[in-house]
Amino acid sequence: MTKKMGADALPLNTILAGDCIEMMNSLPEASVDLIFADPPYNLQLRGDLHRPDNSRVDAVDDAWDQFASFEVYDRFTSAWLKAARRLLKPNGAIWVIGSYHNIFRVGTALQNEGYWILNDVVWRKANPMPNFRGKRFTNAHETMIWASKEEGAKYTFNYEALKSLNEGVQMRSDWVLPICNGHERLKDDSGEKAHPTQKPESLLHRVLVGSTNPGDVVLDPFFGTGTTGAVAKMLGREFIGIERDEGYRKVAEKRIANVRKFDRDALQVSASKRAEPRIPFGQLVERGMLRPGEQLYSMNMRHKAKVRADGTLVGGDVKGSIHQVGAALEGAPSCNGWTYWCIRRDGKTVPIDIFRQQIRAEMAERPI
Amino acid sequence: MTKKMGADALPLNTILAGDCIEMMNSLPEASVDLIFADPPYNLQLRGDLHRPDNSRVDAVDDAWDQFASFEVYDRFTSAWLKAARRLLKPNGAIWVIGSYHNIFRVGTALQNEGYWILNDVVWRKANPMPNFRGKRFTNAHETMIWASKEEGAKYTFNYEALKSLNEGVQMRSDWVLPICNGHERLKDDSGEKAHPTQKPESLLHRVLVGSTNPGDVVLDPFFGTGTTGAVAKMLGREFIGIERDEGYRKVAEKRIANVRKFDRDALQVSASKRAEPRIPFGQLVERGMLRPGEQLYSMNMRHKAKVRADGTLVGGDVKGSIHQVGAALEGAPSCNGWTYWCIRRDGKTVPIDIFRQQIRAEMAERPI
DNA sequence: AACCACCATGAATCGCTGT
DNA sequence: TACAGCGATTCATGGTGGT
Repeated sequence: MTKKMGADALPLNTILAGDCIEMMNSLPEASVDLIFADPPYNLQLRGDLHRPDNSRVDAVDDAWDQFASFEVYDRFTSAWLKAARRLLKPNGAIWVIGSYHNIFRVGTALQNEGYWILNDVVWRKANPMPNFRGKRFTNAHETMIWASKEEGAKYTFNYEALKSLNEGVQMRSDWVLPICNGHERLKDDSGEKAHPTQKPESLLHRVLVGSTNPGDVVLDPFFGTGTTGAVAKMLGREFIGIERDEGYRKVAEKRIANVRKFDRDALQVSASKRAEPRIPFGQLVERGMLRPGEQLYSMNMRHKAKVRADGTLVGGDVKGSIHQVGAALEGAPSCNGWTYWCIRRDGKTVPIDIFRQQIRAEMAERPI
Repeated sequence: MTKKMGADALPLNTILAGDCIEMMNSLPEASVDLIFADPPYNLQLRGDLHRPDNSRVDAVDDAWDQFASFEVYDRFTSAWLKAARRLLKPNGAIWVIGSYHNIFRVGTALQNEGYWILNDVVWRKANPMPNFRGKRFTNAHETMIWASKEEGAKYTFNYEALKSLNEGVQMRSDWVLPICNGHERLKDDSGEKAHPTQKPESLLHRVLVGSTNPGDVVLDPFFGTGTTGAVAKMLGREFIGIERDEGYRKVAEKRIANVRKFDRDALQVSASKRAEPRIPFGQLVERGMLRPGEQLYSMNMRHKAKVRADGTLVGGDVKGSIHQVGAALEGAPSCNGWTYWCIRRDGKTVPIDIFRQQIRAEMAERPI
């Protein structure tokens, strides 16, 4: 790892050991092009959580995620954001990632410190952890805030590169990417995950391609196991990491040493598989294409069923999905409800599948 | 529109004219089940925005949407959230929708006022307006925050209904729904859109099916053209709207008058098993479905236990309920004995839960 | 080699009711 | 109000080990 330290020179491609606020304040002002920050989320978890198979969820219970109150968290957030802003060049920018536990505090602090929000970007996880108790929505996304140093500042935005990454369509504010697992997930010597919240390289790839140029200096004040540094090196950007945990630093050093610049595989990971879009029948009801209470008729006209507000059917004394009710009424092991159930429109009998085709056609015009 | 006003009675299915904070404070406390709020966005657009072909984009530039500073906006936000919280029943909940311009302030204020965030939900727009200048990401989503009145409060969550709406997979925190246009988009007399930020009915359908029950009272303090009221009426919920703009109120009145409520049985929604009547295991023994001394086998066939006359089990040297013995033998923190224990019938292995289902079916025919 | 069954796991603010 | 007992609850992915 190169270490250039001189009067006003930056410690490029180095991981600095220590508290991020102190370390940032020791660096020269207006010297960094981009900051990517993944601060503690302040999760406030209570007891243990078990999966339905009784295995225990390995939660984030590390000391670095514990704060006494919102007030303490807010002070911490404002302090590191202030130090970060001092480091940014006038046309620099910042990305911060978080979840609903902390991201509203972070966004407020960003605005209060004078940053100018450019977009919030949603990372839609292709494979999130489910909600095991069925008490809330699956927590399937995290939020990133992208902001410039101040209102009116110029900032780097590689519009065409992002468009290319997105199959020729303008990049949107929601990114579907898988979470970090498999071989990319770093393990410690005992085979356990080295860091509880390692971010996928595909995410950083899109951030750095979109908002930096080759040779730019990228700083990450919560470096962890160094995803930002690894991707920066691949893409020919300079990085500075700050991390106070020695274990994480060691893993990151080793990881980054093994990275080759311009690794083409990185481009491959960034695109998540796009499956044939699945249209839930319930969406026809939500979108008003079918009305709750409306009659459906079986293709052979032998059976009827009524649509309910939650997208299930009632036919005779059978309740369930369009497929379940069709199968039950026909005494068949399975049934494709989309082609089995029909509606009457203008005296004609039409399968409900026409609505699904309509939605798919809309989606094809403007892909996911 | 019905108007029932009395001592402590609620003005159900009415649009109240006036300032939302004053009007909320005039209503009785702890009287509302759900609040849905779409507050002004504080967009701070500088000058007009033009498409590449120079046609003007009709941005949100109404006077009510301008705020002098974040401080003023924060005061306003805290004030209406406080008034709203007073109105909520102890087990009530709130939804607030916004974009990056205001949602971070709103989320922070929610937490500061004592609400407890349950999820943030991203409305992923299927057909957003592109970013014409190519200087940022297409702003393709809005954020909703769902919160209960305080930590530990119960709240309504129709898990099974939402799962049905989503083709049998639990509902995630990212919802893909189209924006409101076409016939659903209300026009004023001159053919212009009646409201700049009319929300789609599909969005409210999912919110109300998921977090209210029929007959619940839903309040919308920024009623606009009344999407909340229209969908509440369809779904057999009661609404209260507050709107200070007379033009919006008139459009909303007319709109809601034309809405038909769905059939009562169409509003029945897939129920959770938690709502089913509780059957003591001992009843199976009393009714002779299982005989004292009969052998039960664990689902994985690794353990056996014997039924006793009082409805407890003996397995190895463990005695207790079907759940306790199952948990002890598996070394698990808990166990559902109904699905864990099986009997042999005609060479097949069947969970004892079939007996419970049988009893429940009898009870449905002849309710107690 | 190809395929399949099985298992492990991921930033999680994850009960309710009767005594 | 604290405590104990009942019993409800998961999706996508990737690795491993066997046929």
